[in-house]
Amino acid sequence: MASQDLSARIVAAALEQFGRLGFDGASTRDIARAAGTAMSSITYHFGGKQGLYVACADHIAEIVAENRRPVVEAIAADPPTSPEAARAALIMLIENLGRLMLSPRSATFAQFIVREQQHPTEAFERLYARMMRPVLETALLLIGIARPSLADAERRALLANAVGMALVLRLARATVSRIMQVETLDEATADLLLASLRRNALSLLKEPAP
Amino acid sequence: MASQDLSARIVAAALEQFGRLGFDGASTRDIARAAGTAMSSITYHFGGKQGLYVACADHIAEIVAENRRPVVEAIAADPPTSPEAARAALIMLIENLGRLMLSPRSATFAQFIVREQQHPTEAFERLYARMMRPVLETALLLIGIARPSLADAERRALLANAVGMALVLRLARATVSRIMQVETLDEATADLLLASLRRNALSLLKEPAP
DNA sequence: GTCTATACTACGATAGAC
DNA sequence: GTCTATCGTAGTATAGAC
Repeated sequence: MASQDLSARIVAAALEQFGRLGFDGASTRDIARAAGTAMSSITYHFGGKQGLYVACADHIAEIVAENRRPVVEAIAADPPTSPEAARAALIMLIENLGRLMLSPRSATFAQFIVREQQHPTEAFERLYARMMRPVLETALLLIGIARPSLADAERRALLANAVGMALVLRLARATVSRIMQVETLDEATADLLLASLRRNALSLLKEPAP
Repeated sequence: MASQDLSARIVAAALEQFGRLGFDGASTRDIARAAGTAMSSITYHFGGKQGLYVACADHIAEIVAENRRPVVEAIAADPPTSPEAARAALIMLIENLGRLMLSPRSATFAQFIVREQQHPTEAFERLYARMMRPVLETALLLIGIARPSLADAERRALLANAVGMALVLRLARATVSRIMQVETLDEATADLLLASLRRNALSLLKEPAP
């Protein structure tokens, strides 16, 4: 078995277990078993449990960055200048985030990232630099165009709130299901939530009537 | 030592460790040590680690419900009927939630609750019934008054988004700090974030200009 | 009602065979 | 590059003293 394949298999298994059980709850033995190898392979390839954890963060960042590359590139290719165009671009970004939060894939990442948000380690630095900062900075520029009357700090806080509207779809998933009166977040409900996300993001991004 | 005191000390210690380390990461030995008792006291009082975990959920629900009792009672005492009054009441609720998310106390709860959101257990049922459902139902009624033109499902989705604007202050704490360009969320920044939360909640709750 | 002592299992790390 | 074997530590649970 080539080394790269085994590394990838170990990271995939580790992501699943770190996400579900947390750093301490996950066991390198179980991860190795799930990857079909011996525990000492983890030591060999990643230096230990901590090294494997950081490798997982890199993997998350890569997948998420990949996921929204089309949207970011579309905006970069045709940078908005009018408030209307900036709003449209921002709503594309937020909807993209919302879709990710609703997809099963983000379930694996959520717990991992929330833990890092409360107690950032080296893993958070990597997540932030590779999957957060680029899109946040782009969004901030766009908000400056969409809401020119706001002070800089107010634009930044607005960005945080807007991100929260999307994050809640994953981080408070069980509560959102109850609010929406469904057993699980099926596709029809997801469409409804995304439509609301767009509508509510637009409310935030429009200058209020004078 | 009276039984109640010891139980309370154990729950306090357990909350801290479950919040920081997760269910699997926390150790009953360490929890008992932090509570100044023997590990077997946990078996005696709570039946085991799982029982202690559920007791922690009850404790969280109690503290949070207590925290917002004044606001909920103020609204119940003088139920709004006009859209303006409903908006004011809703903003009180959201600001209350935002303050909780910014307070250090919620750090202990956050990881605990997020874990339950992804994989609900009996603990989530208790959290939902005691600290979420009552306020969510009140909020839904108020949104019906503030945004009469929206369909029911749209009001529900709006509620989810509005809650997300507050939750992000805790759940994406490290990212919010970076967005706000501060090392840690100090009091001045917290005030700024709360002011934005009020302003942005108002944007969501106002009927858009025709 | 609370403690000590103990049984049993699983952890992460590492050394060394292949 | 991957495996097996083993070390020292720490986990939960329980029995029984007080």
